[in-house]
Amino acid sequence: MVATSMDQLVSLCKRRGFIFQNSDIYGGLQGVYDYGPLGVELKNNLKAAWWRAMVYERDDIEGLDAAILTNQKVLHYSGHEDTFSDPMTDCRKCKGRFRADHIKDGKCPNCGSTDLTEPRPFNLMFKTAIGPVDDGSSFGYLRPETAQAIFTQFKNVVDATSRKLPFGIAQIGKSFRNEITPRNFIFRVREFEQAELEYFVMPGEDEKWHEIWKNERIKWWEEQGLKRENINIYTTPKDDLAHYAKACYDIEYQFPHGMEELEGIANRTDYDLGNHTKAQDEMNLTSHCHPNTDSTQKLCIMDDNNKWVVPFVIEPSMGVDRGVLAVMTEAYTEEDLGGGNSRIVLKLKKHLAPIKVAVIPLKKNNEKIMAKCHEIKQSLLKLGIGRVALENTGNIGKAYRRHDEVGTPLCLTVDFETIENQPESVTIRDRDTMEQIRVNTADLRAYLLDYFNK
RNA sequence: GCGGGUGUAGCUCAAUGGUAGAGCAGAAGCCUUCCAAGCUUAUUACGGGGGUUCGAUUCCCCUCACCCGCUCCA
Repeated sequence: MVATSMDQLVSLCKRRGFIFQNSDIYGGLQGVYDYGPLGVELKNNLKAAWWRAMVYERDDIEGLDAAILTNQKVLHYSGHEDTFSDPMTDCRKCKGRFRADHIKDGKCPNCGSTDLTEPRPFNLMFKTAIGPVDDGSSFGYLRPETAQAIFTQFKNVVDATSRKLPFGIAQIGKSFRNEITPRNFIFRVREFEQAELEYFVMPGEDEKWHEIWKNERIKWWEEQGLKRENINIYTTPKDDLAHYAKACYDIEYQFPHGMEELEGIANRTDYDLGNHTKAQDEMNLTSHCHPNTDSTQKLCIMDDNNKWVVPFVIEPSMGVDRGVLAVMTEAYTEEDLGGGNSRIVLKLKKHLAPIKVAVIPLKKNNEKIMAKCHEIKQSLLKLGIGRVALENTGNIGKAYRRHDEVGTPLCLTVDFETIENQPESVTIRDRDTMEQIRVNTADLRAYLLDYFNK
């Protein structure tokens, strides 16, 4: 049984230290969450898996870590200042809310009433004063997506790396959107993390690469543990596309609250580089771009025929927090063990598990066993597999259940045989099967390295 | 932001216009204990602010957060 309610997950997340509400002791802050000791491990592991797949296991993608604070001009020329603030109008009769530009003839699209409020702007970008004087004359934005810095740094990256098309730039980082209604735990929040790839291709090859990346990304999500039957590919209708996109696939996942977007894979064409480049007239742009009088760089690259070209871009963009929610949803399992016993198991893929190994004493008031536990744990800390915990709850069954619940793949137990018999050995219990094997402590490090690197 | 609902220990849930109670979890301890055993001990709560009242966790107002709808697209 997969997690059916968001409440189960929220409860587990708080109880075991995955995710807390931000500013909790002061009543919280709407749409903002903090990752606790186990949550930070899980999220880091997910990001590392993405970076590995994008940057380390390919030879056509460079990394970038750009700033969050962004020059107003970037978001001006990107089109966000115009399109990321939607004037909204309320209908006093049916209580509906609509984008002001969707209202025709001053009538409510829902009930036809003319009793409407004045349009109010809802700017989705956070503005902040920069410099010592807050008089409104000097401000920047917190970036609403990580993508823009990839476009504005495009030429610098090309010059520094001598890249040819096709190639990509990958980035993981925080983005901020002043959402009207944050909702559904960490699904829609105001501060969130994105992992975005901008993959630059020759114009004309964009549709081919759009398909390739769609399939790559589905494969990757399956490697993170999501079952294909819980994933849906949604093709955005033309009239519903974001301002920058020519076509878009959404990878949707069956979250507790419904089938919703986990990652968007957009064909952004030459819209972004075209908007940010200088000398737009020379660029043969296919997109309808805003005239740019401020940019200082030509954002183009030399093709095989020594001609300058503005590449098209394919953008797989995932919500990291949504990814955490998805893998937890998928992993959450309640198992009936018979005899009125049940357990909660977080069946995370081992590379995502926050704690890799728990070292457990069969009996915690036995000095020899405890000393051996500490010794073994200490010897594993620098193995490079991740977190190794000493669990001395005192009851072996409880210790196993605790670690089932947070997804620890292996529990390593020191028992009386360990301290009395030679060669010295411990038991290793598998989270999913609950089966145990006995391993000599001399072979332990090799065994674990092999297990976690497989 | 609008409409509706909710807010009591870490979690689940009680009771009450007059000093808040349980189960589970967590902490310390006992026990040769491999899948939530038992016992002992200590600890922990009325989201925040203002009112009405002799007295408010309970009634009223404001605020904050969460849940459901409108909206949102990482």
